[in-house]
Amino acid sequence: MDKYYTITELTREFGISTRTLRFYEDEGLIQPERRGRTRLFRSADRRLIQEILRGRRIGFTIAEIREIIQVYKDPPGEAGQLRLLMRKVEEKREDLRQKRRDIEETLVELDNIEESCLTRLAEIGVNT
Amino acid sequence: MDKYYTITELTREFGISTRTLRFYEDEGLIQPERRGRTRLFRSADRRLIQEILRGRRIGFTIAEIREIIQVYKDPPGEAGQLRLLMRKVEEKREDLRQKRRDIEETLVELDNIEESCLTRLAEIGVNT
DNA sequence: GCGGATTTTGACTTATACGTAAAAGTAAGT
DNA sequence: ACTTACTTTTACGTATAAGTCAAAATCCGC
Repeated sequence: MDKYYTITELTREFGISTRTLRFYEDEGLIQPERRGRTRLFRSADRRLIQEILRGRRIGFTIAEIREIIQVYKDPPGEAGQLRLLMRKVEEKREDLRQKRRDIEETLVELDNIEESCLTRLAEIGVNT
Repeated sequence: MDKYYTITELTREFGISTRTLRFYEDEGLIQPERRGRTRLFRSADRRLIQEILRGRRIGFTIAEIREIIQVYKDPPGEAGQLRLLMRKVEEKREDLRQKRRDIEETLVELDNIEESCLTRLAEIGVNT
């Protein structure tokens, strides 16, 4: 089978614009096939787009996302490069752990806000 | 006591620029006191800056951060407004939970990358 | 009250991640 | 072949969140 997707199918599925997908191609993040000029997306492209969007959601820049994709496609073979990559990975992880802490704290804050809303609503409700 | 901080003390502590703090003031996020023209930051301002930076790290826009600060300073009293706020809060929470999932997944991915680096390094190490 | 460091203000610039518009090409149905 | 709905390329535009630079004001230590 190996169905392919049109660009709008994917934009609808992921809630993004065609401009965004073309932009990602310009930036070298995806390389859909072509029939004539028209782009044909395979499921591999689709999965890659999912990863790109996940990266975007957690605040990775295009350059960072491209770097990660690069590593998967063509992992470094030389020891120095490998150690450099590991340092970068460790940095990113520390980053993400911080972000996770930030999120936890903010979720607690939002819980508090919601609760005081409920309390306030109850107070008002009593008098109406 | 109620010590105050100069702008550069805070920029050094948080690793941001003076321009950033002035920008946040222009945007109405902080309102440091003044002696003459010089800004005097109290510990309340300092805590607020910490919250702003936390919001920034998890991808909140200035407008969103301002909104949250607003809610703390002047919570809505009317039922409709309260319900609107609760809807927004619920939305943000869903957002943050998604982000947390994204982070978990990415952390696993980074773990995998690190491991394959180690494996590769070990392979190389054997032959050197 | 002087000098050097710091701070302020204002205007202009920058990077990122797309948006938008225009003009032309393509595919599928009738 | 014609319409209708997509799609492509090119080029310029935009919002956000600051950075940069310069000139003037202000502060602190002596």
